[in-house]
Amino acid sequence: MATRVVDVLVPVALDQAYSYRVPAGMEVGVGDVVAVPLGARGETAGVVWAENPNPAPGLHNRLKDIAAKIDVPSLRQELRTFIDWVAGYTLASRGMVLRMALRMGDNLGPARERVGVRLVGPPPQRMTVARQRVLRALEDGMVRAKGDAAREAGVSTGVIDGLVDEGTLETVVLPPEKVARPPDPDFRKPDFALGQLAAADALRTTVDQGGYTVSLVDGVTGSGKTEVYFEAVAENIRKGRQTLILMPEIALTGQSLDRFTARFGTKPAEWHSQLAPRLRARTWAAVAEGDVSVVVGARSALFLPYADLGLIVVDEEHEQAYKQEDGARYNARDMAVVRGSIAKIPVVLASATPSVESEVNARKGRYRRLHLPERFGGASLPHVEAIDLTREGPPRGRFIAPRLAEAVHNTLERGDQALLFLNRRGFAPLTLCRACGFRLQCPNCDAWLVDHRFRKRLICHHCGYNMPPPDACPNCHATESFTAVGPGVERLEQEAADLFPDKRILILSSDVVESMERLRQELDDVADGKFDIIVGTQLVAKGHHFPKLNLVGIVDADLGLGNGDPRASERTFQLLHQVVGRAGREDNRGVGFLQTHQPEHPVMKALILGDREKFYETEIALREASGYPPFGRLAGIVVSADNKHDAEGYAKAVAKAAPYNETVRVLGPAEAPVAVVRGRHRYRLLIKAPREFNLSAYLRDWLAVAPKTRGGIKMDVDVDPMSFY
DNA sequence: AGCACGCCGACT
DNA sequence: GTCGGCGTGCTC
Repeated sequence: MATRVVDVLVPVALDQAYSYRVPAGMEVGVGDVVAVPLGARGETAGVVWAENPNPAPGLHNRLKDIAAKIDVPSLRQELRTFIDWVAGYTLASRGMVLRMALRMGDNLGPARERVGVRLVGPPPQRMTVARQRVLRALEDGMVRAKGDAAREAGVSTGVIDGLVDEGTLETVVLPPEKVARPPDPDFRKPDFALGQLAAADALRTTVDQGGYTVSLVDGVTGSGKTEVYFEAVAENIRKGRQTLILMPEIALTGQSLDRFTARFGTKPAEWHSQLAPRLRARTWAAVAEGDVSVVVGARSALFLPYADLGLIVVDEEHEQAYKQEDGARYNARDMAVVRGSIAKIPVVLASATPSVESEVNARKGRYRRLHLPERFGGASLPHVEAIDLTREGPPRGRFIAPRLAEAVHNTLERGDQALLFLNRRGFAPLTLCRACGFRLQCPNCDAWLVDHRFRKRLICHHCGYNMPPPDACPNCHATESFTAVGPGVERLEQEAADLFPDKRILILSSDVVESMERLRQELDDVADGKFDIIVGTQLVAKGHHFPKLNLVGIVDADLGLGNGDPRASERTFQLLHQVVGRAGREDNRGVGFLQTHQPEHPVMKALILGDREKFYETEIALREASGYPPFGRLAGIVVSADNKHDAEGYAKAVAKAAPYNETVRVLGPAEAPVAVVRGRHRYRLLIKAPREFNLSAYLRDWLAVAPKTRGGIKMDVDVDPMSFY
């Protein structure tokens, strides 16, 4: 009888599944996780991808046996199809996409036993104070985990071990700790206003009926978006199916988990990059076993092996953070829709400022829009005014215009809080020598060094290079000649302190944050009114609710516009809308100021008039006219090498190999906007194609005939790029 | 992605 | 004379 052969996909950078013999007596099927020998690395966990009834003849003498079947639930058809689809679309190898689904660390397999202790025997021969405390803590005779017992008694686990040896305590094997308790869909039902009720009902029905649909829950900050989509989650819990709630990574540190707990009575399972390896493994297994009902996670949670996924929610769907830029490049929001379609389940996208893509899909009826018009509790969006920096700007070297300073003053007088927003970390983006004009630059990148006075370093934001501020100019050796050009939040804080010397000011920026706990504490302090002025980067844009905050000043509204990025307007609008929306959520006193050089810009006009629709109309018309997404498709190719000549030469050779197609335009190669990063010279190609065009297939054909990379040349392909630097 | 194999500079 | 740098190529 011929040996059975199966194709096994391994989580390495390979697009092909490799064939292995199934040893006699081993029972494996498609989707099973198996250990297979792979080259020099030895046994590797892979997944049986297909039966292979007639393996290529030349392969026969190379075929190896599957080493073992690994005892975890097999990957379901739905996930395997999804992995193939993502690889095909993004041009990442299937192995690397599989790797994301197998990201459970090395702790694959059953959870380690937990040891519990219980008081059983007589007191120990030698009694000590510590032992006394343990006996007292355990006198009820109940079983406690060893660590818990030590903590309750205020002793180290060594004392517990000693008492076990004495026979005073007995060890008990505890069942593995649950990753998450089952949430209660009816724990605390919300009070909905009329507009919310309709949307909540619609979502409940959608989930109840099941099947693939996409709903766009569209409502401004404070309109109760979260509570509304929680009703979809509740319905899915009632059906006994699993839910994935995707969030941008940073949002997972905010109040969102607390809101889940308030609604469902227990914390959800979490999935993000910070998860401890052990917990990561346990969560992976629990998700696969169906022991977890709801996962709240960052984009990588999309690749978990759900036992029975019934609903995907993508919160803040417009967030750029959903685009993974390193390794496999994918947009988790788009791939969530794909997984929903493959799994035949509802997908819910939520945003106050939907992406132009989703907005167009809703307008064309491809997505169902559920609009939440009112702010919860009737509060309206703040009044927004422009401060025209060409006419009423601040004095030289200052960044807060007189009118904004006055408004801040009045707000503080009333006992309210003010937020000064500047999306730029550090003290100043550029430091130059007054004597000779020399600019402090990163030695590895085509970028200036950013002055971070708080950390007393000059830092490159591209590669992380940093150095102490030099005593003298490296060029002309002048001393005391450096001058800071332009503002960062640290400089803004200094100016605020000068203007309001007796006020309590908090600076919130990712590089000033000491720890997540500290950040949470500071955000709570702001909410409690312990600060008057908050100076912050986009860290303050999300999550937290500050009741006393009634004024938001955008110090440089133009930052991020006009850098040749086709999504610059959209992103600026979304960010500023979100930040301005932080003002006056409790009562109607909120006001926002936009310091801008271009008050007539469509983004500014839309914010000032509070006319979101107007913004989308203008932006959609622009995209349509220029064939940009979602009316056309884009891909980017970045070629990099350790010298400019190689990068340029190879990029030109790649461009030359592009298959002819009259509907496709290949732009470039051109030197990338940031021409050197980490010492690597970069050239970019941009590919534009019609909306219905199969861009992935075109790129695959192209790369197959393009010259092979060699000698330190790297090529990165990015389908649907979000960043263009 | 790893890991080994292979060919050119500073050390016992 | 070797140890070791990382460029290139392979993994059923």
